[in-house]
Amino acid sequence: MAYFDASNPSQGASFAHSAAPVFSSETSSFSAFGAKAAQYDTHSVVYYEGDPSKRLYELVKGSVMLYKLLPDGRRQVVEVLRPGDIFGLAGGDEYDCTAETLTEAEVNEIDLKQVERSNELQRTLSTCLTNQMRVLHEHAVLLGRKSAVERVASFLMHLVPARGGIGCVGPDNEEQDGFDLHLHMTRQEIADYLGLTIETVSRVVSDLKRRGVIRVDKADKIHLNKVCSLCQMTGMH
Amino acid sequence: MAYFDASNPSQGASFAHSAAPVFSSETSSFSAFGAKAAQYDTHSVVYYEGDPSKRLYELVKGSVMLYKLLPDGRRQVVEVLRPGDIFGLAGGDEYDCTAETLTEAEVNEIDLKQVERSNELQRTLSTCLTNQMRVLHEHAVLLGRKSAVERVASFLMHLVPARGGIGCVGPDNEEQDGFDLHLHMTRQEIADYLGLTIETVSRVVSDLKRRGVIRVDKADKIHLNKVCSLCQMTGMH
DNA sequence: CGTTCTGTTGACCCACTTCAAGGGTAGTGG
DNA sequence: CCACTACCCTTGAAGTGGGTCAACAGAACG
Repeated sequence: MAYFDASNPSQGASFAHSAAPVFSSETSSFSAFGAKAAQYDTHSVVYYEGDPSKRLYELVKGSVMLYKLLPDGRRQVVEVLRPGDIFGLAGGDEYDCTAETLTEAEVNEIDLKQVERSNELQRTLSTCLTNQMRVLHEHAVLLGRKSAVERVASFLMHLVPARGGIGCVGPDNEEQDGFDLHLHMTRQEIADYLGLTIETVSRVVSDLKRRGVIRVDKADKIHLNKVCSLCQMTGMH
Repeated sequence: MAYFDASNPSQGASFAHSAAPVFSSETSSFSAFGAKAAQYDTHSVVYYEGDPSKRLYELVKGSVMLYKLLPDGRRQVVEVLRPGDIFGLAGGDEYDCTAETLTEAEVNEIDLKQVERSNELQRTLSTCLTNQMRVLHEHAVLLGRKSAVERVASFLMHLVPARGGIGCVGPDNEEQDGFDLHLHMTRQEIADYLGLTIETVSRVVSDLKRRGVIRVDKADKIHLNKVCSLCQMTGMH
């Protein structure tokens, strides 16, 4: 079950090497507050669950996941972040999750004390947290109530902009409702995000392929042949 | 599977009757901002998923759950709120969940426009949201990675104050580590919170009883015989 | 051209769901 | 006070979706 027998998360999974970030100078909603911009390599850890929380982070470019580990090594990826998302808030003095990059990533880092002071930051914070909450609510439905196929379909649909949501406009063009997407995640990471095993994810993907819903160019390069029919499989229609 | 075949959430489950709230005049962190205090009966709906979001709510007394429904009637309870928690933030113009009381409840209601203006409210908001996020993260682990026994054990442990967390102090008294608790939830509600069926919840509870870990006085009145041994069953030790 | 890592596929198994029946308990009304 | 009803909960028997175990295929890399 456990894909590695980690007993001490801080010593870390072999797939995640803590790279020393390289600082750059991009702009964002943090930059006016003396935030430092930092670059991270793929699969490097920004912080570990249990580390003392000192900084707040804003993802500027790339992709970051937050995950928690159970003592026996079971892992749950609780969030997959996109540019604009904020992470590192714990509500205590320790981070409640490990933050690890999925791609090369650019991150703005700001001292928590700075955040305390600024009204403007508090404001962006609460809107940002509200959005993340809504995503977490929907993910709870996925984890608690959806079948394996529905989970994978929902996962793929989330990667298609402006489709599958409440205000879904339908296909631009009836006859060619396709979409290309790049996953940036291994099967293991997808499985840990969807509450499944790597084998089940692989099987579902193969099944979708067999049924002509998707085309798999490379393991992480997938073409959706018909977005609408995939959307029908999410359990939400 | 579906315990009722709701197709339109707004027309509503038979177990939830929208009661007109009775207003009172309690105090809270909202009261300085012209918030109205309202009383709700047990199992009454504060708002439905999809309703236009106009107000923000603060739970003062009692218990409220937030849930989402899939079109075929599957339900996932995404949060169980306690006094002090804030709800009603959607990050859009519609509520993303239905809010329903589990007990008689007292709620402070405040206009969203008010919240926009006040820096102080924004501040309490972001700390409150941060705490709820941490709870949601942990619940994602439960839904995605824990067995039925671990889920029920975790659920019960969350109802024991100051135990089972990171800073768990252990039993006050080695030899009598018991605790009485009142659930305020039906088996169906617990099942929908834990991502299980009502039968599985019932079976697990019976099993814990048989093993002498708990004593069931009434369906919703449970005595934990040994908190520590229950804690060992949460998957987190 | 081996080595290593990731992904795929098959066979089997089991934890949980589904289906079905029955028991408890609270509320209601005669 | 008891019968009737309506939930809610429990328990059993059977079915199944996804997990586990194991073998292998493909790509990446030195």
